[in-house]
Amino acid sequence: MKPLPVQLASKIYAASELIAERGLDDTKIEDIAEVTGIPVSTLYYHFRGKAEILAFLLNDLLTAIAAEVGVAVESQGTARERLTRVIRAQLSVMLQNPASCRALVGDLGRATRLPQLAGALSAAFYQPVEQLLRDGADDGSLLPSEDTMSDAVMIFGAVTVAGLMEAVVGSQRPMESIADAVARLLFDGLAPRTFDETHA
Amino acid sequence: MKPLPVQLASKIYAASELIAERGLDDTKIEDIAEVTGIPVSTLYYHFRGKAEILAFLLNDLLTAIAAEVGVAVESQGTARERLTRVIRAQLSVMLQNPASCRALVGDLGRATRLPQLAGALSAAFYQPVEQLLRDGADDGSLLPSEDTMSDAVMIFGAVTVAGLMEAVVGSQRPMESIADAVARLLFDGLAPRTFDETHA
DNA sequence: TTTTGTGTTGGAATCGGATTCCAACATTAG
DNA sequence: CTAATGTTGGAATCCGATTCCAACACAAAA
Repeated sequence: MKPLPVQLASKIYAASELIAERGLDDTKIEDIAEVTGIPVSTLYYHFRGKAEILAFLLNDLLTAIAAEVGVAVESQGTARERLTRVIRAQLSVMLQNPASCRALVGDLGRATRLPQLAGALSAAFYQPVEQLLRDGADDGSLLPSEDTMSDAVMIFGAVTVAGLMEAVVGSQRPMESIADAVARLLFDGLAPRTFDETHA
Repeated sequence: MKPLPVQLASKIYAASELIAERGLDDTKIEDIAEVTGIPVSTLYYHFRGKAEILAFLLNDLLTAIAAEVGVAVESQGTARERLTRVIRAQLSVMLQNPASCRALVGDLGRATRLPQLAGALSAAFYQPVEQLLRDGADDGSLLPSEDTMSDAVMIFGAVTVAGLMEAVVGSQRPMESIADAVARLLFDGLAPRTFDETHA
């Protein structure tokens, strides 16, 4: 897939709104042509079909998230601090692209079935978090994880679903507020901080 | 939608495997007819179309989860203990129906766009957890939540994604193991239990 | 500036699959 | 034994995705 001419790239994003709303199936190519202002023929000149249009949009979103998250991971501070930034980064991009996020989740099946996207998904989310969990065990800012993969997945789930809900309901709640709620749950947990309570 | 004759109901489940694998679009009605052994005409006699078949399967899954979760919520013990049982219940049903779970997530968009399912989704997950969070604040077994809705959503995300990953990779990891990992993260959090560490 | 390659575009032609229709037949409740 | 309901095969339709094609715009190269 050659790089899409910028002129078109800028227009194509309008499609994510449509796809997020109705899902890819119920979105006709002609509908996409209409909202984006790109004629059907031109769309087919650049994309193999509907699925590839969605893939383009999602890949773009995931790349953006991966980039922001990457910065957070590489930043200074304890693993815990960096993980906090990662959460903020992810939520930030999600809130800036609510339509793409909804489209992504709505057609998650298709997304994960495209090998290219499955990789991007993993790189954008799990891997960085997994790394931070290991770092945290080293620098003492996080509890050692018994299964970093498993924990990373759960963290991903919590953050993503939290961000998604905001994207769906379209709340104007600021990213910081959501990030704080997520961080509180993930770092401090739900249990009161009494002495024994641990798993005997 | 009249109650599906049991004879068909038992057969139709075979479709979830197919849908989970390919997604609804790439699954032809004829494919469904083939794997289930139910002729196309008969399928159309009972369902409006493909989407309604998926809806039936998902509704069924969600009902099963809601039922199990319901038992856990109503059980004896502190809110924390009951929440633990809720997590186990959800994971248990998910692991017993991996195909349906994958289908659900793969076509989550469609699922949430069907009002009936959106309600079932909410009843099966958020609501019970939200209630437990409130109970936990009362009986002291859980920290008071600043936003039960938000916390419930995150918990849902962590549990679901954890269960989903197992369903996707088809691991044979026992439910208890997964549930313990989830519970550890959610109750104890990631942060070490030093004195100050809280959010200053 | 003529040539050539690449991007644009409208519209016709195809194709595949979903859904609808219909008629014959089976089963079951009354 | 009927009537109502469930089953089923196969034809007929419909719709939208994708493919094809030809005309045209534009820019770099000769």
